[in-house]
Amino acid sequence: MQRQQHPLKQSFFSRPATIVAPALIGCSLFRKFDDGTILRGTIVETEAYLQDDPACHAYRGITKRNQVMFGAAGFAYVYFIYGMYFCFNVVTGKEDEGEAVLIRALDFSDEGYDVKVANGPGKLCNFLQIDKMMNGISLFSDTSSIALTEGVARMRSLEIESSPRIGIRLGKEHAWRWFLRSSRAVSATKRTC
DNA sequence: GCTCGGATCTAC
DNA sequence: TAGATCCGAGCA
Repeated sequence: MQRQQHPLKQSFFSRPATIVAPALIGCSLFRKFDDGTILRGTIVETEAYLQDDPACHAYRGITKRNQVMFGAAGFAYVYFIYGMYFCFNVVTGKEDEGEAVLIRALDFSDEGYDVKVANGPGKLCNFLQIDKMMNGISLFSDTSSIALTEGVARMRSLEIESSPRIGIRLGKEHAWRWFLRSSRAVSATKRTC
């Protein structure tokens, strides 16, 4: 039986996104569904988005959609894209600064699922039933339907690789995507530069 | 108001 | 490589 761990503290998230994103690789994500079912997955791929960054939703300042990004760290920023998919982000940094970390892929193979169930931002939201209703929820509380904890095994920094982010037009010069080299759950598209 | 295009994914 | 298919943002 696996012992339930304490969630990551809010102070973990109140650091720059470029620090939090690689630090989240190897951490666990717990999802508690309405029927009480709990799933645990390992974060294997993240991307950092800073306010001073044309690829970031917060680049043009605060709007109704992105206002969660400007709030306190450790809350979920969920948005809808391409008419069909949701993306799940964790707000990072100081309050009033619009930045976040996009969770791109999770590995649920420890729970017996195929690695392909959550190997992409849209797919993981579909698998975990994350939608707009989850926008703004806390991720550092025991009672949340989603919580993040330290990983079961601490990752060696050697196993973490970085690359430019995926699916953006501007800001490609930054290698602000991090992923676990050994994981088969890393999103399939464009693994390298 | 209306238009444009996107931090995606799947199948053709 | 296109198509599905919505909504925020920007501009008029």
